Amino acid sequence: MALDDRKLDVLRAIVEDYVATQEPVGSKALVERHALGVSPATVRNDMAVLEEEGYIRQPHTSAGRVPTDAGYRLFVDRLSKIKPLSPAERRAIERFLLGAVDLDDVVHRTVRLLAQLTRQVAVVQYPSLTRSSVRHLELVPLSTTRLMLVMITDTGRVEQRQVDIPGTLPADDVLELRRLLNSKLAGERLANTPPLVQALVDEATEELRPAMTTLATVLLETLADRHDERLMLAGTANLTRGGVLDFAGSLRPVLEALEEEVILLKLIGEQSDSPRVRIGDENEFVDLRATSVVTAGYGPGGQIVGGLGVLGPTRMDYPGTIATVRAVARYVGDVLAQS
Amino acid sequence: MALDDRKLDVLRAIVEDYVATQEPVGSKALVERHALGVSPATVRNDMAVLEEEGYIRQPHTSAGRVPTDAGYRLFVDRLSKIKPLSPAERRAIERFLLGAVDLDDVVHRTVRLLAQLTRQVAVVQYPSLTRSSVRHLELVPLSTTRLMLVMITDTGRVEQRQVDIPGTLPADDVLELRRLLNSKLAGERLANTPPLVQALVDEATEELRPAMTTLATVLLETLADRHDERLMLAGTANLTRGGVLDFAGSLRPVLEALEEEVILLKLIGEQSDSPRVRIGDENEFVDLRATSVVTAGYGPGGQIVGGLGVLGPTRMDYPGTIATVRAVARYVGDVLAQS
DNA sequence: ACTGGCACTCCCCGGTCCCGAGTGCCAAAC
DNA sequence: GTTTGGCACTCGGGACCGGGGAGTGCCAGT
Repeated sequence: MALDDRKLDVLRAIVEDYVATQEPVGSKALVERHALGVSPATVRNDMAVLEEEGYIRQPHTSAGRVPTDAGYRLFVDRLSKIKPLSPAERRAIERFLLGAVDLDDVVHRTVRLLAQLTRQVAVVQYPSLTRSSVRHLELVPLSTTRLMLVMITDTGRVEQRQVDIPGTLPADDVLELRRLLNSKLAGERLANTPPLVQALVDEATEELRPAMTTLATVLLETLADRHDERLMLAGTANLTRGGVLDFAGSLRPVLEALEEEVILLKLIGEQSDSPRVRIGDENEFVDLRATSVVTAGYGPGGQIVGGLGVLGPTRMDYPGTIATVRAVARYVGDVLAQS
Repeated sequence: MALDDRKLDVLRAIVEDYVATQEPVGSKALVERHALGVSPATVRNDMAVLEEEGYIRQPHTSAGRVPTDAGYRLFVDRLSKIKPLSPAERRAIERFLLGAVDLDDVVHRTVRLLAQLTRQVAVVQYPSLTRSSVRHLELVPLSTTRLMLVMITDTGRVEQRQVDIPGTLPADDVLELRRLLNSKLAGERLANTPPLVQALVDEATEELRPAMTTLATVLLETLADRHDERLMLAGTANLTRGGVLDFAGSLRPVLEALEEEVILLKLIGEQSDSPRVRIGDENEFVDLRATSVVTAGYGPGGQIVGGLGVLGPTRMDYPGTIATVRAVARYVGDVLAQS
C-alpha cells in the first residue's frame, strides 16, 4: 500500500514527538499536539499501516508507537527540512573557531563546539596527511648521528620523527639534505611523494646517500602506517543524558566502540561535502547499532581533507544535527583555508 | 580506643574482600575466607569498633560492612604493601612504549596502556612547556608577510604558531631572525625565557625590531595561556564495568568532570615522583567524590615534566593500581630520557 | 577476652492485584 | 470509500504483601 500524504504527516509527527518526549506516542496525544484534522481512530488506522510497512513499531502491545530505523530513514530523506541555523548560532561558531592558534587548537575547539551544539558525542579527524601537501621540511641536528625530521603541511599538521643516521653527518651536509628535500617535495601532495622520495635517494651523492635513504624510509613510514590518521573526541558525557535508557540496556559497547580509533576513522573517513547520516543498524558496527551517526567532510575551499561528525541515540534531532554538522564543517574549512 | 593488630587485620580483610566481590562483607564470610583464628562473634565486636571509629559502615542494618573513605585511606597508608609487578607486566609495558615514534605516540600509547592495565580511566598530561627546554626554533616563510614559528622542545613537544609580520621580510632577514632566536634560546628552559626574549627585542637591529617584537609576543603568549597544558584520556568505557552501580546512581557527573580539562590538569599537575592517592571526598571536586584518583609525575631522569594517573571507583585495587601507575610513570620517563 | 546462642532487623525476591494508556476492530455516519 | 465513536482487550508498571535469609547486637558462659 502506498503511503498517502496524511500517513507521512503522521509518521513525521510521531518522529518529532518521540524525539522530543522520548516516550512512545499514542494516537490521542498525536491529534492533540498536531493539527492533523482527523480523529484518533483514523490516526490509529494510519499507524497500523505504518507499522505494517515497517516504519514504526510498538515496544509492547498497548503502548504508543516508536519509529523504527526505517522510519527515521524515511523521515530524514523525505520529511524533514534542514533547519537553517540561527544567526546567533552562526556567530557563536565563528567566534569560537576564530580564536584558534594552531591546528590542535582548531580541532580541539571544533570537537567541543560540535559536542556542545548538538549535545552529543563529537568526533573530529585531523586533516589526513595523504590529502595534505608538504609546506616545509626541516632537519634539526640532535647529535652527530641523530636528526629530527619535522614536516609541516599546508593543513597545519606538524609531524616529527627522530632519525638515526648511519655514520656522522657534518653540518653542511644537513643543510644540503634539507635543501634537497624541500626543493623536491615542498608543495607536493603527500600522496604523490613516494616516487619523488625514491628519486631523491637515487639522485643523492655518494656521501649523502646513506642519510637520505634513512630519511626516505622514515618519510614513507609516516605516510604508510596508521600514524597518518588522528582524531579527537568530546562530549561522551552526553551519552548519559535522558537516563541510560537511551541505549538498550547499556552504553558500555558504545563507549568501547568510541575508544577504538579504527572504528571512528571508518565512520568519519571518506566523506563527501554534504552530511551523511547512518541510522541504527545501517551502521556496520554492531556495537553502534543503537546509535545514529551524522558525518561530513571538511577542508579548505571544497577540497576534503578530513571528516567530522557526531554520534547519538537513533532518537536524535536529525534536522538540527545535520544543520549543525554541515555548518561546523564549512566553518572549519574556512578557518583552514585562511591559514 | 586504639586499634590493635587484629582489628587492622579485619579492616584489611574487609577492604580486600569488598574490592574483590563488590559486595558488603559479613563476619561469617570473613572468617571463612581469611585465617583470622577467631570466631565470627569476635570479628563482629571488632567490626563494631571499626565502625565507631569511622573506618567501615553498613549500607543498611543487617547487611555486611563496607569500607568508608577513611577506611580505604588507612588501608592505603598502613595496611597494604605495593605489589611488585610481574616480569611479564614489566615486559609488556616496555614493549608497548618502545615502539612509539613521536611524543603524541608516546602519550597515546601510555594512556591506553594505563587504561588497559588498571582497567580504569587513564589520563596523561603532555610534558609541560614551562618545564621543558628549547631544542630548536624554526621559521618557515609562508608568504612575504607571514611566518610560521615552530618550537621544538627537549621533551619532544612541537608547538607551531602563525605570525603576521608588519611589513615584508627578505629571506636573509628570516635566516638572521632564526639564528638570533636559536643562539639566545636554544637549550634554555622555557620558564626562564621571558627575559631572554625581551633581550632579543632590545638588541635587535632597526630592520629586525618589528618582526622580532611580533615573534616575541607570540612566544610569550604560547607560554602564558592555557595552551601550555594538554592532556589525553582513555578508558572511559571502564567506568561502566560492574554495572553502573559503582557510581551512586549515575556516572554522568564523572563523565562531565572528565571533559573538563581544567579539572583533570589540577588533578594530575604538580606531582612528585611517587604516586599520590586521593580517595573519595578527599578530592576537591564534588563530582568526583565517588571516585579515587592515583597520580604520579613523570619525566626524564627524575625531573618531573608532567603528570599521569588513573581514576576509578573508590572501591579499587589500590596496591595494584599504585604499582602500575608508578611503573608506567617510570618507563615513560625512561622513554623520554632516551629521545 | 573470646565464643556460642538467640532474637531482631531489614533487604531482596517473587507473587498478586489493580490501574491506565493505548490498541484493534466493528458498525455507523459522512 | 473514508472517517468516526464505541468498546472490549492487552499488557506494562507500580503498589502491596509476605517469606526467606544474611547479618547484626547483645548477653551469658567459659
